[in-house]
Amino acid sequence: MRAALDLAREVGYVKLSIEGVAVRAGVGKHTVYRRWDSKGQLFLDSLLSLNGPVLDYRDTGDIKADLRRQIYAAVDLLGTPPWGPLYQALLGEAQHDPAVSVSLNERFIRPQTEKTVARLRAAQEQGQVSPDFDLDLVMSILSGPLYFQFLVTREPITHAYVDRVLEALFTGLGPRP
Amino acid sequence: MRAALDLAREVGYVKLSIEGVAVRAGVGKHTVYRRWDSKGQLFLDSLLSLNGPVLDYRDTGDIKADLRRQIYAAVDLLGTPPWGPLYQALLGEAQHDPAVSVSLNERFIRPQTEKTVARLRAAQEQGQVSPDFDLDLVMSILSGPLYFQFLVTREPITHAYVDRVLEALFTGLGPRP
DNA sequence: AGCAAAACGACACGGCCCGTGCCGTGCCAT
DNA sequence: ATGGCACGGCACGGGCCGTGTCGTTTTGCT
Repeated sequence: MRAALDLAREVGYVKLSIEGVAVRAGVGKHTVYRRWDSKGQLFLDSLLSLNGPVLDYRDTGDIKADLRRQIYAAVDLLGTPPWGPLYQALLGEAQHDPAVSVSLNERFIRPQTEKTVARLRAAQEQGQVSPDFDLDLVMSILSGPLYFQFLVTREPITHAYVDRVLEALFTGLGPRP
Repeated sequence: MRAALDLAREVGYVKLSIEGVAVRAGVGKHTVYRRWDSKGQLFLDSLLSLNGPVLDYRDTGDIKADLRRQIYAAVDLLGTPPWGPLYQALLGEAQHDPAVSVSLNERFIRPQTEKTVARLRAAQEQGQVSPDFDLDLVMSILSGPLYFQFLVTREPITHAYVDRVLEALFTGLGPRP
């Protein structure tokens, strides 16, 4: 996995090959194939083996501040080479390989979502969030624009952008009374 | 391009090869390489050559209804085989090939965004949308959750989901007064 | 301590596709 | 009539895939 990450950083995910990983690791190809059945799975495991411990949400009592803090951390991580491009490549691979997509969801996306929803639920119970909102939906509206910018438009994600998403979500779009 | 689309539907984008396209089209490989420098570019042109005419927004005076109508159409198109998987493959390729990403943005994403923003601007001038909102941001908050669901969680996108996103966006998350 | 099974590194193989040469042909504009 | 040019066809070296076969090392069990 270390060889895979090193090579991915050096030549990019596209040119990453299982053969290359085996050579770099000083290992037979069989040994790689015995554990992973595709380059995508190998890369997924390699990436998730780092930054693995999902950051816990603080609960300072201010849901907006806590969300902002957490999203800042994620955005900063993606802005720190080489994590942005590597995570992007992983999501790209997930579009082609359903097995990678499923694993990524189960092992990373879903746990992250659940942590966020848990924090939101606490806020909801404190009255900071309207009780009739589906918190999974709120999660999507938070993550969605960031992923959209990250994967589709590819503009850099700034703290200011995060602030504006949060602001819009908590304010609503309709005309101010 | 027709050969590329046919093959993509038959064997999937991953197994699509320029060589295969050339054979299917009854054409020399050079003839393909003369026009496209990568499988991704070829596929992009092939896909965009269909469904090309961007649907125009209606302006019935009700911004929420118009948005809903438009998003329904897009979601329904993605739900009609084989467009969903093909568009997904294109977005996956865009994660690996910057040239594809740039072309996709310039030729599809940006025009779509501009149409939506134009419609939103009209609504803003009519007082249906708060004047201090950045309309590009609104666009992101609309598209983001849908793309997130489409690319990341891969759950089917229902009309009900669209409604909930719209509702949340226009209502705001905070406690009801 | 001893032994069998499993995993290992190394090497070789056929197969697919890449991207690029090099033919000879037919069409077109000069 | 002639030159240029895009074409279809074919062949090539090269990279990587996934698998098979060696002989060796490590592991787990008794």
